[in-house]
Amino acid sequence: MAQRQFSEVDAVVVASRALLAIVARTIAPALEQVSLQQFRVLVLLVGAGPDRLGSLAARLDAVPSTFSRAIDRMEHGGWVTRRPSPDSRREVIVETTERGRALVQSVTDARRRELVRVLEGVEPSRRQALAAAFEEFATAAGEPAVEDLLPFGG
Amino acid sequence: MAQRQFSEVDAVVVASRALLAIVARTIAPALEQVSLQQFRVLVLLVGAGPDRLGSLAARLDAVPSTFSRAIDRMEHGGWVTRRPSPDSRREVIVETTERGRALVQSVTDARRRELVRVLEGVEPSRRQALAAAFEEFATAAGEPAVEDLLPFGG
DNA sequence: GTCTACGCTTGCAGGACTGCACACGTCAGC
DNA sequence: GCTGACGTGTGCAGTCCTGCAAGCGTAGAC
Repeated sequence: MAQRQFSEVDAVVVASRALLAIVARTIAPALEQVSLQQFRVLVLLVGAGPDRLGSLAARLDAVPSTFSRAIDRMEHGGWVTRRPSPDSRREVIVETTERGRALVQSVTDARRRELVRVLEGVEPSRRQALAAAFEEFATAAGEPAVEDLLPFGG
Repeated sequence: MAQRQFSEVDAVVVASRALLAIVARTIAPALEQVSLQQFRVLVLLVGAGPDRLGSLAARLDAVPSTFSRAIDRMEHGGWVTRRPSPDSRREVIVETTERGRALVQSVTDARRRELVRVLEGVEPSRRQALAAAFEEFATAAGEPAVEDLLPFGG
């Protein structure tokens, strides 16, 4: 069977579980402040900069009317702001506040700290080989679309 | 800085993004049938077998009253069933239906297929080394608690 | 046998998200 | 300038989730 040729997949599955746990643990504190959907919006905005409301909605696979109200809530919470577009008076640009940026950054930082902690548990002489292997894997997997990462908030 | 000692962490960060994308893509179809919270329940039940309603609620960090109604919805959807406990007549055991099990399995299978596909893109002579590196990482990260994996449905 | 604690369910209340239909102002083609 | 399409916001309706309070039957201690 094809499966038999790739017994290596087991190791990847186990490692992916470990990584997923780290991702989950590090995002948990942020989810006490915003919902997962709201965090997704922040990830998108921090990663790609301000964007039109409708365009954001499309990238998040949401209906504009739904999304407009989601932005209402986020604006009210101080995570994002609306401002008129310089291009067209009917467009609205959404951008993160400093607070929103800080929240995403805190998750990124925590994730990085956790990974450093794990690498500290790896024999120093092996770290280089380990990094090389992860790089190869990432290359083979290809660059993930930002949208692919969104369900879980990147 | 401590960061400097672990430039290897960058490779892991990139790889973790790739893995996260795979996890997200493969869970997406299931989320068209059940909510993320409901999927979490199924993951727990499939992974650890039937359990008391209150015990499940505690593991999912939910209030029993809330959870009882969540089970109502899942039972109505045919994903789980309730049955009386043999130990105590006031306890209720929740277990997955075949349908629930199949849903979780379909996600697991899809994830595995995706990983196989990625490994096919890795040079065959390097697969062994890659698996070894992933194993070392997983060992250093430690066995994740099932609960850690739940936010994203394991 | 009584009395308390436990396990689950239901009533109540509210927030977040979903989509559909519709209204309003704006832009662009004619 | 008129007209139709576009971008956004609002009304309405519904699901899922949240917690707190109260009720009911059961189990276990006394």
